[in-house]
Amino acid sequence: MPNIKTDRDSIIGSSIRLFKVNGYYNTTMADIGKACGLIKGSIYHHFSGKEDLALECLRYIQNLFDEKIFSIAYEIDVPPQERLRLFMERVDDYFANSEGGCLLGNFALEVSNNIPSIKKQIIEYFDSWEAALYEILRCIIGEADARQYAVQIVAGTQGCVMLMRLHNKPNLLEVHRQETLKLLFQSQDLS
Amino acid sequence: MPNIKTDRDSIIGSSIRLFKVNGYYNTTMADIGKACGLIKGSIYHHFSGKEDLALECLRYIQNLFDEKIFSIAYEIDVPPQERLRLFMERVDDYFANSEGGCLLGNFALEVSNNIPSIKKQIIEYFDSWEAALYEILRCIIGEADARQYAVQIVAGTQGCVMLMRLHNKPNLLEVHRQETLKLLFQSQDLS
DNA sequence: GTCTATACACAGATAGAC
DNA sequence: GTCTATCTGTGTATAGAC
Repeated sequence: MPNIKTDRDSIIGSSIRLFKVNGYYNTTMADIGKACGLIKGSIYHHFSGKEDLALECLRYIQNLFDEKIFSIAYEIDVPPQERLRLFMERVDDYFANSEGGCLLGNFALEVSNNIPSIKKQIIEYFDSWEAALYEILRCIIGEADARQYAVQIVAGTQGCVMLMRLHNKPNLLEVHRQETLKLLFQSQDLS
Repeated sequence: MPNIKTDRDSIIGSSIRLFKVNGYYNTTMADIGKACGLIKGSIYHHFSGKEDLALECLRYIQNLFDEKIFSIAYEIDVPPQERLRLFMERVDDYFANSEGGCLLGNFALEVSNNIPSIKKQIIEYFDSWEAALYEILRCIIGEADARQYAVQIVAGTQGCVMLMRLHNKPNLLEVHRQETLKLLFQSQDLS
């Protein structure tokens, strides 16, 4: 099913890396072209413009998370604790190997205020993330608290990714995951 | 001591707002000029360039936090629980009224990779924040865990600020604060 | 200290040959 | 589908009059 890398996909791949590391406005079409062996003008044959290209990058990552991570939350035959553990582990694995952190998080702060189409896409991504966590958490701590905890976990993850990038402490996410799991599992024992 | 607003300070004030809302690269010298009633060229009489201006903005905020918030951590005659409560309350108050979120956090993701002087300034800010929290936490949960918890609190705060800005949920930070305090105070009861 | 004017570089995007 | 060439707008920054 995963077909051979089309040129379109390789442009997206290069763009994701550059956007993550250097930001949206500080990445030029010439930079992207160079990174995938093209001249900047040629990119417009595949994408209608920079904004369109950025949107495709966001969609690419969103699909990746939907398929590989968020889907875990809905495997109802797996016990919720195991789902949560696996879910957070997969998230951490992704960001541990992601130079430049989280593209969606970066763009949320850099451009979501000025480009509505991008903001919409980013909101969708975080909503999917929170909805998936909610689906797991409601089985563990009940529907009343699940929504709030879901957002807090997402926030904690994004904050860790930010600080991991700034300092060079690659274990922040792991600490966050362990603390979160410990807290949630013991809270269940008490109920 | 706080003298009358010099022109320099009013430029910094306008710049902070624009940088927070629109980002570094997407804010032009002309934008800044317009916001404070100047033509773009005139700004160069006060600052040597855009990077210099941005650095002064960061320093301004860092001083604000040092004096108004981080200092709370070192008031050793106040019990640590009270210090922590006040500290986090002040942080939340600041971000609740801060359009565009946290300038330092925004710049951490947008430009810290490309402008070393800015990166250095941002690292200093987060280090001061973590050090202040550490100073409080070591009295509550001991030195062994205090360092890790300090970073996690900063991360959670930054993540909440990011999501508050994206969605329109202004209470995320308050939830984060309440949960953090609850967790830390009950953990002390058990020890 | 602020203005007008401008230099200079480079951004995003398009046209058309191959 | 990629290239060369170019258009057009705009960015940071500077020079010099007032």
